[in-house]
Amino acid sequence: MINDDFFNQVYEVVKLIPAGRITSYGAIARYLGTARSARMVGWAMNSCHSQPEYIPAHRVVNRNGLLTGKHFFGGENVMQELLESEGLIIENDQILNFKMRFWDPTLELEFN
DNA sequence: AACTTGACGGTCA
DNA sequence: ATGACCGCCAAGT
Repeated sequence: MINDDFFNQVYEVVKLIPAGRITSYGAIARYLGTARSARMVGWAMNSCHSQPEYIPAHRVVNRNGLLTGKHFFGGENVMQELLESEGLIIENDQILNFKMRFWDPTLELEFN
């Protein structure tokens, strides 16, 4: 496990998200500890562009399955196209079958 | 130093 | 089901 910064931990989890799956900011926050709120995860993602590694931030959406951060991808539908290219279906900025495609780190990683 | 904002989430009306 | 409010913690102004 990489235990440098909270930001780095967030990035690690995000990078572990399999293609075609998505998770929520709150799920990541909970996995790292409820002490840090979901807002911090969002704030961490805000700095993901400064990371040397590629962070699949498009696989992280809010708990509603809404592509809230699409505006941060340079385009209006870039995030959607990225997700759709991975097999997901987005309609009206919302991921269909979100619950089914949801990838919870606390469940998938659990004790890894 | 104080106030506002934000890629959120849960609860209450 | 929709909308408003509050809690969360950090950064920018």
